[in-house]
Amino acid sequence: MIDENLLLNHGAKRVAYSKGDQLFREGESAVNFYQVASGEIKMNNYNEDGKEFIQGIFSIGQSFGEPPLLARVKYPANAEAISDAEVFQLSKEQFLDLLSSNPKVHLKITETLAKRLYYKAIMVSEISSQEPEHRILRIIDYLKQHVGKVEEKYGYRLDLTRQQLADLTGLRVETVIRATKSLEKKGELQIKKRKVYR
Amino acid sequence: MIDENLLLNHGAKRVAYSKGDQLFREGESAVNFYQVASGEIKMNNYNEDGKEFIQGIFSIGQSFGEPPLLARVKYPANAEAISDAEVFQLSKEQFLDLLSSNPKVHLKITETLAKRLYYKAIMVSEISSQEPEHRILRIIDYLKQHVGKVEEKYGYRLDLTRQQLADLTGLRVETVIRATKSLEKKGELQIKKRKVYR
DNA sequence: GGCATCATATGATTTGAGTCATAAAAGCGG
DNA sequence: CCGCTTTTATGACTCAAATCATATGATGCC
Repeated sequence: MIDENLLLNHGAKRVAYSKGDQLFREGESAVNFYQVASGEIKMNNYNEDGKEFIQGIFSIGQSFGEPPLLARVKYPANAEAISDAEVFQLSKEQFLDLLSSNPKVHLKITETLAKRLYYKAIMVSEISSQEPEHRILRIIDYLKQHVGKVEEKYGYRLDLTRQQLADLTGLRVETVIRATKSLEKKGELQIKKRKVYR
Repeated sequence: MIDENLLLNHGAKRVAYSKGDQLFREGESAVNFYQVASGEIKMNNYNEDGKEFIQGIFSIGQSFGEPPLLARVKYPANAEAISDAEVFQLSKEQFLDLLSSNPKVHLKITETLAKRLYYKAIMVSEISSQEPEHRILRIIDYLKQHVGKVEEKYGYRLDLTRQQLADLTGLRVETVIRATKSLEKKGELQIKKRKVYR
């Protein structure tokens, strides 16, 4: 998370989106740096037959969309607001300027990328080999670091539909429903009022 | 790729490994930065029942193992020499010092991480979508950027066994054999003398 | 409150990658 | 050149997740 004032001093704009709005699309050139000011943004892909895969969900303070900016490639996924949301937006030039003028920020960004890479590495090996239950537990652990909220009674709470969980793991809804039920029975997961706890 | 002399000036050691040697193991703390001087290094995981998953293969000029250094987490995978190999090795302190004293190198590292993240994002969505043929073509495209060699006649050449391809995609050997045969029939791949061309 | 929409649930069936077994071919060392 | 190991190849069978169908349960809203 980069300090709000620092961003604004470097010319950041605060932009508002409504639920469902797209910020950018897969295949487009990267022109902006984004940091979430409020709400939640997801990045996703759709495969040939329309099935969605959610790359990640970003909430307040988290930045996204830097890799294509730095790697000089097209966006590998779409970005869409999953609630009404506001983001700080910097142009590529402003962003690169910020990096070079502020080594601390640069290091922070590098660390963020490193952390994301670390989790993707874990994800990719889990997804490639494991059974549905492992995949689900893994993605939940991953999300806990990011979008989870702590709740007194049940621990971490995730507001995710089974469909979203399916899209995050590459499984089908029915499979996720059956797997989460099984995990609940085993006591590895708790479900209350459509919320998932762990 | 960071300039060899720059690395040596910052105290890098040149270390030799024999085929099969392990450089570090999953779960260990990250203490070094590595850049391949010669040969090839792979990073891999083994799941509960011993099945291997190859995270990546790194050859001359490529660095690896930075994410845990920067994200302050344990290694998510093992590193093993798949041929006799030499690496430049910097301690964590030397590496961080190099980053802060040399913004250009820092930016280069950031770009490398961004690039790897970009490919992992693509990989993870492809892998989750299941079809073996897609997974194979994707990993081949990915490797072309890295370990592929251009050959006059047939384009890019990859020296990979079907088993390695299986470990890179999370599939089984038999599945890879059948899928590559099918791809060859469709003309999307060429196989000559156990080498894969695209 | 009643209707429409979205989410969860569950059974029946299909399908394709995994598994197992076995064989042939290619590469390799002495 | 000859065994030995590794890699590729193939057929038969299994099984679990995808698919299909359909129902029930929440939630929101006019």
